[in-house]
Amino acid sequence: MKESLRNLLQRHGLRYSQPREVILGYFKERDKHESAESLYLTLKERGHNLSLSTVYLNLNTLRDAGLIREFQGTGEAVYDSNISPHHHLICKQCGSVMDLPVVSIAGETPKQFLKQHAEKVSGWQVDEPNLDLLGVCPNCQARTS
Amino acid sequence: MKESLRNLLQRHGLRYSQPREVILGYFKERDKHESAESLYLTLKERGHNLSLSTVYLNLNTLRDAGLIREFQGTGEAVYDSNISPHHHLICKQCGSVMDLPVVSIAGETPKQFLKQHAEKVSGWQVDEPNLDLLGVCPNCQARTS
DNA sequence: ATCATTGCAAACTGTTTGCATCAAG
DNA sequence: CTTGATGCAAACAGTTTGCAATGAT
Repeated sequence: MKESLRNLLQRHGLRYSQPREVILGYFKERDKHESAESLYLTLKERGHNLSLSTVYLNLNTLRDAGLIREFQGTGEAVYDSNISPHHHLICKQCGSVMDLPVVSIAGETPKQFLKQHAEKVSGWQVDEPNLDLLGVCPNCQARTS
Repeated sequence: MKESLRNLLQRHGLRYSQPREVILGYFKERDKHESAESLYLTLKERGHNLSLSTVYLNLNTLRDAGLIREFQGTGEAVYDSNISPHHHLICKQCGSVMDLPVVSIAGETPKQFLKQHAEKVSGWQVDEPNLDLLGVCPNCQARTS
């Protein structure tokens, strides 16, 4: 049986609340990519009138708890229910997002390679590199030509 | 002899103006990394009272003309007088930026590898990946511990 | 004389915050 | 009962824009 959202929240040190249940429930339905604004609107359509600031607040909270992942879309932050490692393809024109499995070069992920190389060379302490890619999706390619 | 800034601007299809001369001249002194705000303040200290919006406007203009490069710093756009390919290390704590020569894995740059791989796999048209890295510079590492 | 650039203030976008009210533990 | 979450409006940062005045060609 599925773990209740209440429990899932609890396990991550978060209180239950109705907005939290709605938001987390939405992300858990399947893989989702939503900005604060788009999520706010989607939930409103479903009859959940959360305030926009509540949406922002909870996206941060869920992200901090590790329940969703944040990445930079075109101008706005986007939240992803898929928290396992993968890259994003982000369409410059329509903003749509596609997941891309992690790539390896010579048996190593570019992320690890870059991070290690940079740390060795520079003396900096380097974060996990972000390897999301901007581009144009097939739809927009067709529409443009 | 050095090409005049007036000429350099002209060659790139840009009109001459005093703000443009001051800004481009500043970047040409040596490698610089400046945000709009920091550039505005630096120039003010030197006695050049450009308006902030003029600085914004011209940074965009010079970037569009290919005379400087733009990348995303911590929250704000940063402009780089070094337009040849290289990576950036960006300090999360103090915002300082260090240049990093282009890295190769198995004889290929990760940029090219990633772009090609993504295009093959996805059918998207993919931009040149951005491989700038966030981290903590040695200074801030020392100060923090 | 024409057309781009400047400076200023106002607008805008995405996001955060202060605060009184309300709900969870 | 105590603490944290909500909703609203106001604040905020970075950037862009409208427009009248000015400057470059």
